[in-house]
Amino acid sequence: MDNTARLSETHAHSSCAVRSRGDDCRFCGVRHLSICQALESDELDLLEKMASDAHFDERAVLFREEDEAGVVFNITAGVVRLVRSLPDGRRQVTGFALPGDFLGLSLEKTWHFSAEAVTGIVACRFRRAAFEDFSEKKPHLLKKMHAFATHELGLAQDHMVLLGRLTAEEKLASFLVEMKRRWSRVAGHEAGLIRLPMGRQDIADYLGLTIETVSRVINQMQRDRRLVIVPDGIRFVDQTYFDDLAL
Amino acid sequence: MDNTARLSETHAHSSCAVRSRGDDCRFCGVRHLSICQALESDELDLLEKMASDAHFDERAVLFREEDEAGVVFNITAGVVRLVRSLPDGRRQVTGFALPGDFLGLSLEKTWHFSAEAVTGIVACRFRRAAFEDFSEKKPHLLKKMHAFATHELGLAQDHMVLLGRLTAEEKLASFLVEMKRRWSRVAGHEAGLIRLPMGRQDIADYLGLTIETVSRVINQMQRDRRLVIVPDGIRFVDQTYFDDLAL
DNA sequence: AAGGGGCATTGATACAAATCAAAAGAACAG
DNA sequence: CTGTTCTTTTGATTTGTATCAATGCCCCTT
Repeated sequence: MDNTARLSETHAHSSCAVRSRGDDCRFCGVRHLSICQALESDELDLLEKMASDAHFDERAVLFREEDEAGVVFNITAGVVRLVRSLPDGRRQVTGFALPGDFLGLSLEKTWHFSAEAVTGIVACRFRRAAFEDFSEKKPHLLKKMHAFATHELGLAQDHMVLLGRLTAEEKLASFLVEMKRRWSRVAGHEAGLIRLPMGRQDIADYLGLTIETVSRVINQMQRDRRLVIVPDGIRFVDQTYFDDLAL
Repeated sequence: MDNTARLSETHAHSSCAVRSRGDDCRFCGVRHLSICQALESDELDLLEKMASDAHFDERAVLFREEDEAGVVFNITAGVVRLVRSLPDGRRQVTGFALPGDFLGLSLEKTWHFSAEAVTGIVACRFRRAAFEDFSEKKPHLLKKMHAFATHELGLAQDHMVLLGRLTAEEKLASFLVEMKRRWSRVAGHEAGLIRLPMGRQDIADYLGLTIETVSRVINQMQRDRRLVIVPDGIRFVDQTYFDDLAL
């Protein structure tokens, strides 16, 4: 049984103020993926003293658009969807946060998007003000955060091209290639399997499509022997087809 | 005659290595809009010594996607379009840079988008390495750059919602409201006039539409007495209509 | 095993925006 | 002023994707 599935069975303890971290930053599975890679061993010790574990159940809301950002998160397990909503209910999923991803890079006082657990989540949680103070004393951490924010800006631009200029088929291919690339960096992933823990509606809202179109395109790809649909995801059969279509 | 029109008559001197700045940072018209707002008077003097003026003609290319980012720019006059292109010629305009906007916030070694002059441009130019060194010695400048990058990330997310979930009419309304808001911060703008120095194709590529749809929607808005088309831009007649439609 | 609720899939039809095509306007050079 | 070119506008038609409407399929609970 994989890690995320196991975690989704746990219960949320997000209101628990007591530190109860079983792990040590130095052995953290996502350290090499996260902003913590900027820190030396002694700095990690300091950071660890500021951290608390946060667990969220599937469908739990980590925070809402316009909420005050009292804390920031480093996701260690599970998948989070980042959502901007319109008053009439239309949604745009602006991204999926995977293990190693940081929520709160901007250090701004309010969130500008919502974050909802797609699977059970484990995250390293910090009080925003404390994290901000820490980052001001460690310029290389601030620089790393800036590099991460900047990298996200590049991804956001990629996504604009996808939303504005790609066909439904190209959008799906790009999404699947992106997910394959991102999972390949996560420890414990099964090579070849592209996990899709999010539902079809989330994928549709990420790609600016409807759920029906997502379903039709994926199933057509399966009929065309480009991929096979498996429990919890898909597998590429014709990698070249996807590489040629993707952004 | 407005400033930008005058500037578009000048010739590019971007290869000129000699500093020839007629102005003083302390009297810079875009200082309060730009990252320079983070700096004290003595720091501005230092920065000014690093700066050179860059002029670009209409249609000039400031830099291309994948080019090495040897320099960074602070736009002081004119409008620049930021473009990502697909191999088959499809384009997505990811943004328009107006006076006060900074190109190169990321401090990365290569550009990830092209920048093309929509009008004649005047910019403050810095060698990237020198600017980066300076920012490392002035943590409040780095923090300000991070705040600007973070703000752009928010705008990018807004744009994703626009591209993924708005109708053509809503896209145009959002674009026009955005332009009105942004021009209102630029010194010397005429209140009420929404300048649109970019062509219809640029607007289409910014909104994920075709030039025909942009033309049709704007002209329909004029027929419906929502706006009037004037030389070099438009004017709102029914502000409420736009506020209700815009993101 | 049976019932129920949430997703996902599939089919039929509608429609918003793209595409194709041409005319009308601006901008510019000689 | 006059021809040339480029951009914008307008019209006719097509089309990709959305919408509307069932149906199927898990997974969960009892």
